[in-house]
Amino acid sequence: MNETASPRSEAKAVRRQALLDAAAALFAAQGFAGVSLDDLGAAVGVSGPAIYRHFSGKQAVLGALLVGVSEELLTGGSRAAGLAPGGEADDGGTSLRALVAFHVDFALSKPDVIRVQDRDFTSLSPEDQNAVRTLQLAYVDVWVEALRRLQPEASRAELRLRAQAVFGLINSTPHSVGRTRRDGGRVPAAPARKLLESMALAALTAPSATPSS
Amino acid sequence: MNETASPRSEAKAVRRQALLDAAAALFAAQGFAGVSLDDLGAAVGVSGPAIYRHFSGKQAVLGALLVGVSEELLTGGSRAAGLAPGGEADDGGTSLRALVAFHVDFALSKPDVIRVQDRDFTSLSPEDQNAVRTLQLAYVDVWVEALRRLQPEASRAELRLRAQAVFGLINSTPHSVGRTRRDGGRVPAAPARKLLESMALAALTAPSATPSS
DNA sequence: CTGATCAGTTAGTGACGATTAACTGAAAAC
DNA sequence: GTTTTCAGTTAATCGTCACTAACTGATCAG
Repeated sequence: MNETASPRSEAKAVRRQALLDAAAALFAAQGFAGVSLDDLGAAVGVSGPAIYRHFSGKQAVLGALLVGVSEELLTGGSRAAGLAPGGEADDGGTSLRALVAFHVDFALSKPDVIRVQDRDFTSLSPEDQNAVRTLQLAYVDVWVEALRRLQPEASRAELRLRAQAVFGLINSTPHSVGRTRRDGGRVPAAPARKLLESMALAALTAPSATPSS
Repeated sequence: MNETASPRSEAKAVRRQALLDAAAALFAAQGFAGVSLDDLGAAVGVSGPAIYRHFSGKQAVLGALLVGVSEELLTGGSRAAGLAPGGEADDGGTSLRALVAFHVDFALSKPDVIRVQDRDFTSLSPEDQNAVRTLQLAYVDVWVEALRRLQPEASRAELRLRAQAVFGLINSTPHSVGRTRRDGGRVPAAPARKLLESMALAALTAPSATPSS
């Protein structure tokens, strides 16, 4: 189908991606420190130091993983926020709904990476920490700009807090939604999506001061 | 002041508590695996294996810490939910407001422990995992019962998801609220409390199906 | 007083795990 | 066809811990 016309040494790209996928699953399950390079290698059928053919070290695997997600979130979020059909002049509500839908979808489809991102951030190299932090701040800013069109009077700090809190709400999903089929007592993914979107929008537009006592 | 009349070997209780406090701070900052027993000992002024006088091992420190919080949350939450002045027959709204206030307060005053609880849960011994899980389920149930009085038609699974999502919202606080004085660009703790309560209540009472659109 | 108890201390010990070294075999280059 | 190149392999190396052993000094009981 979409062969990128690269030589057969694109098997390397496949291997690399397999390693990143396995890393996401293993790190999510056992934490960065709880996974050995032998474990990671075994998960993709090679064993041990073969990983050094693809990454400069264990930390670099984590770095590639998390910088990757952060970029995905930023570009996806920017696209979603810009999707307002009426151009830049809408009231922000459309952008916000698109952002919420995008983020819920992301969290439901890639729970592992979400988990690793706010669990093992501190295991990144300082450089990667900066890169991820910068991307995350930019992503938050996309949300803040959408929120500002709805609540121009609110401080940026408040809107940032709102965005972060809603990320927490949505990202809590991995803990609560049944990961595979045959779940017990958990809400299946499809209805969960709608419920989470409704909760997120309610939280984003909740009054700043509690109205009635 | 309140000397419990125990012999001077209550210095041991003090040391033990100091170890738990230090463990909360260190584990929150660097993760369970990222903290050595030497680190932990040094943080309270003793060094290394002295910890074995107080705990049977590193894992036991984590266990005591997390089982402790889980109990605190359950008893505190039960008390808050029962505080409805009109007895058991109120509409649930009062209980819910009390629960939200309690949880927000807890998350703002002990962010470290919150962080450790959903980050290093898997480093617990299987027995402690069970203990913590059981306590957490009971705590969720307190919320679910309060919610049921407001939304009797909703399934328990949905209410559980709502409760979990709101925990995520509130617990995201540690990442966003300035930990100490002299914060930069972050919302100070007092206004943050009110805002988080408002957002949490809005999310808890958001409609199940997105209304307009 | 005197002996037990017990919080601490300083040296091991034993695993485990990241990284490196030295090699191998097959595909790609020429 | 020969020679690089390079993904992989197995066998060290080297640090870092959790945990144990052996010992010490103070407090507490009698």
